[in-house]
Amino acid sequence: MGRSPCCDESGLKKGPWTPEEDDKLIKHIQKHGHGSWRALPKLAGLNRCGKSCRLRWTNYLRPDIKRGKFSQEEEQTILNLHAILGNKWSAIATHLPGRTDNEIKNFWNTHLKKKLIQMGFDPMTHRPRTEIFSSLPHLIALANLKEVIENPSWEDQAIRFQTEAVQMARLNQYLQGLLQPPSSMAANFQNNLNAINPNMALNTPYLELPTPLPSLANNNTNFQAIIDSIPFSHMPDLQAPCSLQTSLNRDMVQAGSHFGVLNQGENSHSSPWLPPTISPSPSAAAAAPPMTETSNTNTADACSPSSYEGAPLWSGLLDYPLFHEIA
DNA sequence: AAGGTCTTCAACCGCCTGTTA
DNA sequence: GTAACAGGCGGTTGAAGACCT
Repeated sequence: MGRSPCCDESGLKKGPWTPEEDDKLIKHIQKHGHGSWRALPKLAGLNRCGKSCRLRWTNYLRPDIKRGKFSQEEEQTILNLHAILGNKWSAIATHLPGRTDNEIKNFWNTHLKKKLIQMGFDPMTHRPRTEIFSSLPHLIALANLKEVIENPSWEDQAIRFQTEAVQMARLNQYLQGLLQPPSSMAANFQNNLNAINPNMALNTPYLELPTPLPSLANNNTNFQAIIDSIPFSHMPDLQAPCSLQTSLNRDMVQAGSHFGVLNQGENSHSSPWLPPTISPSPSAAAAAPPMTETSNTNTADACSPSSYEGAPLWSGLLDYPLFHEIA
């Protein structure tokens, strides 16, 4: 129990590995295997602790390690698995051949987490961070208050402040609308999914909007610019039934029609909206394990509205072959 | 060109779990 | 049941390079 004493030993080298050390470690493992990591450094002639050797080997020197940029497919896989598994990097790594848990963890922390935050999603829950939007007017108000205090012509500032507060309140509502379309649209989406594949049944985590949102069509809202500014919205591989792009596109269409920006004058609920890329990708379908009665039952259970309540907005896992395995 | 800031990622730290005696 | 050990994991750090002013 407790910590392994191997790293407490003094006199052992720490820090970056030299090519000579790498060479010694590789040659030793190729010849003898790693055996006991604790005993390895002595046998290999390295002045390192066993833990350091194991880490160097598993994270860097192992011959089957895939290096270089993560593909969009890998990125999506990480997102899907993280939504289910959380920070279980080693578990996620087992589904990405050639990638180490450390690499995935770094990629998450430096890229994916930021992307999610930028999009207004909580990187831990994968759900919208609505508290940001609700606090926006407050933050703006504070910033304006500072300006008012510092500026002698405070009457002008007060007028400007009032105008901007109204604008921010509208923006706040608008953003809420993007993330929380009326449940009737989600229901339509659900029905479309059911028609294609009942096993894909899910219950999206959207909340019911209390009242219809006011139109911003007269405020020169550049809707396409907003879409373009959202990370991932351009990604071609995010084309799963419940993928983020689908969710975002649906939100955009819904919010657009809701605000009179798109489908102006139409009853947005009159024709069911169908995402353009609703079918599972052929590769995912081909890779999916055959549905046995047991797995089918399990999958259906896992996707039933009651058990899927509160699922991450991504929900892209439904098209991911391994989802069946996990579920 | 120089200094400051930001980003990336290899490596470390400390805790946890499984195994063995 | 307990202690010691070994391996594994996730969080964090810090050096180095990239980028910005």
